[in-house]
Amino acid sequence: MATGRTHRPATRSRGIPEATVARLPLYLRALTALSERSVPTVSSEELAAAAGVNSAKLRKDFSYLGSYGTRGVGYDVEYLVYQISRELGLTQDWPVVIVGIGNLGAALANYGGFASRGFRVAALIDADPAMAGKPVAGIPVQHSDQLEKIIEDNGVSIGVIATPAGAAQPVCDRLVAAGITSILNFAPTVLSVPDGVDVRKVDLSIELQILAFHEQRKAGEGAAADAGAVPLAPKASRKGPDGDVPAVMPA
Amino acid sequence: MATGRTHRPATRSRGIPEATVARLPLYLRALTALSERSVPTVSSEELAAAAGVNSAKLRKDFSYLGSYGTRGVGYDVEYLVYQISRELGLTQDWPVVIVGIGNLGAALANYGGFASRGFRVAALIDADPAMAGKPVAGIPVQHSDQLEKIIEDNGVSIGVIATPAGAAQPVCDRLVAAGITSILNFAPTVLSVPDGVDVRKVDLSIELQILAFHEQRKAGEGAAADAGAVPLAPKASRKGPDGDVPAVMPA
DNA sequence: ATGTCTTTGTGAACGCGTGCACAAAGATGG
DNA sequence: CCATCTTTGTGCACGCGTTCACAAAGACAT
Repeated sequence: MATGRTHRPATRSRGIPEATVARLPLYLRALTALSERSVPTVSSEELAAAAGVNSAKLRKDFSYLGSYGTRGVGYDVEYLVYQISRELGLTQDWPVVIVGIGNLGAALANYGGFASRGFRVAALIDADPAMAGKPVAGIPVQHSDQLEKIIEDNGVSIGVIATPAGAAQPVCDRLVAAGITSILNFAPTVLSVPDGVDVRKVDLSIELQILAFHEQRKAGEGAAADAGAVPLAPKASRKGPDGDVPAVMPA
Repeated sequence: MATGRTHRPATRSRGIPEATVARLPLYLRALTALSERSVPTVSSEELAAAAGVNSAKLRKDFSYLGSYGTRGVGYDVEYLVYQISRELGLTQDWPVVIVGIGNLGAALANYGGFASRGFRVAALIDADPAMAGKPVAGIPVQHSDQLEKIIEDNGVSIGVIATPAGAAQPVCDRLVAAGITSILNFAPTVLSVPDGVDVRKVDLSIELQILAFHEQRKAGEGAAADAGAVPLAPKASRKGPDGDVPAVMPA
């Protein structure tokens, strides 16, 4: 997947491992699809296939939530949907602000996956005065002057940053100061936040780079000889460290 | 972070752990910033801070690539940029197609982070005939009829799927059949692909759900009593499994 | 009621990733 | 040339996550 874990060092919250929490939305999505097809029960094997994971892993994940299955039968779909939703906190209403209404911000505002999961876009915020008042996804964009007021008035605790990299940290600081305690960051920067604030990041180009790495390997090491200009090595003579191209090392 | 690992069971490619590969783009970004400020060398401590990781982890990561540092001094910025770029395969040109030019697809097409890393948007593809010919980010959208031809003519091996969930698997199948071997999937679906094809997924709503989970915990378990309608438990009487709300279990 | 069959829930083993802590390496100054 | 000081590279131990494999539990048929 594209996103990575972030700063929290695998803290297991009330006994539920981080890795499990990260998979719960996956199960929930698969279960919702089954629910819409009015499937009453599902076995761990079937559900695991639908979610793209191992069935043993799925059973262990569910075991952290409690004993919600029936042996010999499987899991009750509706019941499980409710339990996971509750565990994830999706039975609550989560107002969210999106800061930075460029192409990505607009795409996020229009994204249907939020509303269907209890997330409500409370406000769109942008630093460009020309954007102010212009409706995006049916919601008028507000100027960033209003940021603190918007967050306090709506009791927002989750913020989405979709600004350019340079603006991200200042925006982040203001969000945190205004009371935001969870941030989803799309800007390609490392955000520094005080303890108690969660940050998750999504970096589109990082994902592509990881794919490129594997793609390069699949293409075979043989064809890797591009004779382009090569920066000089620092100083000392370098021995090619296993698999390096000798020409890269000008001594 | 937002993305997750995907199907590949932590295969370590030529001795470089997956976890390390996932961090290389992070280091590269930090190094590029230093390079632009003409910083000649950097210590593991400084670079680790800039990348938001532990310095021991960074040194261990680099040790998988080779011995590229100088003790007592640190790492040569330019040299390291080149080595990591080469390791990630970014010294090559990677043509990429984006399928599904909605809000998100358009945002991706406009995203600057791709071009600056050796990725070239070779084509934009959409199923809507009305989109055909319309330029997005300076590139004319082509109809999906042309998909196979585009991929073959341009030697594309990386595809980005930004379609609605329902269209994702058929598109994926066509991409794979046409020769694509790496896919970045933004559609909220599990894609099934043959062996040898890498899939990474980015799911925006999953990230928010994970944040909501932690947010709920931060808010304290005390206030968790929402007395909404609760689906019935399957059949048998259920004992509340440690921390559950008794009222949820109607026997 | 009893037996069979399916499927869950979990104990245990294994492997990967992380972080500590230190020895080796080299730069720098006298 | 030697001493000192900084910073790398890594051996080691620990903990989390994954997977296997199986006993326990319940449904269902007879």
